[in-house]
Amino acid sequence: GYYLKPLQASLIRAGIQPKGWAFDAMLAGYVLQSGRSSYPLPDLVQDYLGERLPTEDTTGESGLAAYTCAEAAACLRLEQVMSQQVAAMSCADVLYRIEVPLSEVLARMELAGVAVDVAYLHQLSDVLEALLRAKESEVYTLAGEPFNIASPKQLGQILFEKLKLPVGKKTRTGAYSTDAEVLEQLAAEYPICRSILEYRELSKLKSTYADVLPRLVHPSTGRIHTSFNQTVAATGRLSSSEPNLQNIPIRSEAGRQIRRAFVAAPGNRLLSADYSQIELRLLAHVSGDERLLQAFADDRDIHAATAMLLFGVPEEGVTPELRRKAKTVNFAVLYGMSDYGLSLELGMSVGEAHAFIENYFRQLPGVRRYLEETLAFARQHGYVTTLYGRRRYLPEIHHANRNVRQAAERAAINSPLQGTAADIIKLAMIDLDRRLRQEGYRARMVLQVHDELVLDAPAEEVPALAELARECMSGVARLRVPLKVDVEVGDNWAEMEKFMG
DNA sequence: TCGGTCACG
DNA sequence: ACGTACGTGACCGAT
Ligand SMILES: [Mg+2]
Repeated sequence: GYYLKPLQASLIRAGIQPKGWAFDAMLAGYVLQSGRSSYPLPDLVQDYLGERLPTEDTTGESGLAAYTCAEAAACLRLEQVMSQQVAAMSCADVLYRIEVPLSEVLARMELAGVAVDVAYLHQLSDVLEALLRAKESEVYTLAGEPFNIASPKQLGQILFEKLKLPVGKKTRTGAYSTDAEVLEQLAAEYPICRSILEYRELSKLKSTYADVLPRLVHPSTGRIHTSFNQTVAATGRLSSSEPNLQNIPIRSEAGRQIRRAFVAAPGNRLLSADYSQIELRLLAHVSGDERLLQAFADDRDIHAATAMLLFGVPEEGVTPELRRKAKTVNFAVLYGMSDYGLSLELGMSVGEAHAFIENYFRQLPGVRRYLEETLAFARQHGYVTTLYGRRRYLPEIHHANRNVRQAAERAAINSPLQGTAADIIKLAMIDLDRRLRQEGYRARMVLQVHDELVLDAPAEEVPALAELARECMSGVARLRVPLKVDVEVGDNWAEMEKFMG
């Protein structure tokens, strides 16, 4: 078929459980070319069969029937051609063991939805409204006139022309940048910038979450049903939309108040199971770097261990500041960051940042070797792969423009790690979903946030479920490092306690 | 529809 | 001399 997930949702609602699914042309299109922006059936028919799907004429019953039959016939022929190509690029496992079975799991998760406390969000919205009005007056007073704070254009004129604040950076189009980084720089000297930052934080929370989520509660289920998009992210990750439930705030205290609105069903609890440092563990696995492998074998705090290596200090010499620097360097490696990028991030000279990176590679030579081999592979073949063979094409790896080319190089380094992590959690979801059904749990998987699964579970199932989730998530891949999974339980998604086991 | 901004992993 | 870390989605203002 093509885009089976809605059909799977209908069948689940009707209580019909097919044994399995053979083929989905949309998912095959994604596995063959994950960089496309979309996979309309007429495009697939044109590109893989060299044929034209008849133009959609669904006027009247006969038109609809004719077009639907043409679609069905096209899917059957697409399966022949596309499955050959998928096999030829060694992606059969990715399509048939990951994407096709995952589709039905996602359908179940979307149908299950997640409960939110609507009354609480309405209260929160009112509080945010009051705080915003106060913050707004503060800004107007400091500016000497009212204006639209939400307009970066007006804000730039007020700050950099009327008040003559020093211009930090310009945007790509040459306008004054007023982003958080610029305002943070100025905030110590100019209180209006602090006020604007606070206004922005509250405004974001209100307009994107507090005011929107209540409207998306489905009238018949009383829950929010996101869409998990399976063919959007070029790396193999899922995305979530309408609403996006993969970017619910957590980092700031005010943000966590939004997250508190996500609750368990009555009598239930929320269980969250997330992979600990999965991308760095994968880096250890694929690079084979001895010290990185050992650090994870010993279940060390990886950022602290990196700090000890980088700065040559004993464990008790790792200050929070050194750990923070080491953490930034670890991220820098995962993202293929340059010494220039690292210098900006750590507020040091390019030379110092360069020395940091050199020292990192001297201590972890396997990592340097892996990164260089990955880049060489990308240049030779024009693509990179995950541990399971998922491919991402990077044609811009040979681009004449250096910025464009270097962006492709960073993607070449990051995609195998981000993509393998995506493969692993997808496999875990398929396994966990099967176990939940086979073993008669009433718990439902409700959310996936890249390295985290959230389940809504009867309180009495929690102890067994915690073990099951751990087992499925850590056992799905046998690597040279353990895949550590942290489990937390709570009545809402913000206030969770570690589950021991 | 685009640019700027900001929420998440 | 140059240089915006990887991957997403949503909101607002301006056009
Ligand atoms: Mg984690």
